[in-house]
Amino acid sequence: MPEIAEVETVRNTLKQKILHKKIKKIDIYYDKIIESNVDDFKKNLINEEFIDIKRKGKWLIFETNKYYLLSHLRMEGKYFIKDQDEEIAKHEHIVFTFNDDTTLRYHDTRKFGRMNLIKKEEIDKVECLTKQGLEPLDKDLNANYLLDKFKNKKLPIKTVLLDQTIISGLGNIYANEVLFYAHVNPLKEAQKLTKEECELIVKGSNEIIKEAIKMGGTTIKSYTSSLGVTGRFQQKLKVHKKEGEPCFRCKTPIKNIKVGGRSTYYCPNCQK
DNA sequence: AGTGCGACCCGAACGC
DNA sequence: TGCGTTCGGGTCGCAC
Repeated sequence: MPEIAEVETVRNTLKQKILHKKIKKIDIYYDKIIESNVDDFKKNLINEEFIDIKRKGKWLIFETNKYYLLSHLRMEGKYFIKDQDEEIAKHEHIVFTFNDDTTLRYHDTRKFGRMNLIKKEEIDKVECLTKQGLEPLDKDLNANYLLDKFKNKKLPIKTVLLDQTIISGLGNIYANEVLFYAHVNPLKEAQKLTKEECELIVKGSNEIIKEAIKMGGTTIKSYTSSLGVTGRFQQKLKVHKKEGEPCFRCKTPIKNIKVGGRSTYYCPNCQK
């Protein structure tokens, strides 16, 4: 489940592997990953090269001279670098072949990921990017920003933290961890959070994401011919998937409930 | 407008 | 052992 830290790690890793190589072929084995026109996708990217990889929230942005290729990994999307002659593995849906006979392969067991090819001049009009809120590490993310965004929101804070238009890049795991850090009950109405709680949410998301990016950076699995990226921040988790285990702080058993249909873990004693 | 929920997927975990 | 069923996870789109 790639969240912002893993997307950042993928970005950094791929940048060292695929920039400035001419794309000579694109094979697409599952069309629905690509939201824009599939024929145009191939036609427009062939003979181009990726000149940079950027990121906004959980979106990866591959830059060419004329286009941006937007890629969202959703839950299980991964990229691998392999030689051209290696067999296509199960769940490899999109394969870019470069002129040096290496390939960039998009692998996604659940087929939930999405790609979108847009002309560069359209970048300011693409809603999936323009609607993103501030990132956890953005210095403009502060308690007043959150108080304003939480105003009139009757939804549980846990649900609101997953809203990418408020904080961009927090997923289910981090939302659980941030609320534990901030001592906030996941069911509390967002509009009822105090300034102090918002400050803790800012501090918590900042520290947790920073740590996760650091972990992501140390857990890249490299192979001679392929490269996958997985995060190991699970070692640092305090509540996520810890149902029944004693709370890190007070030893009370961690609870698991559904909030807005999403599994939510918290300490009933620390997060009243 | 804000909110709630099913759909999209498929492997793992579970029940029998 | 081998079936069938349930669940999860991010985001979108539709219904209310």
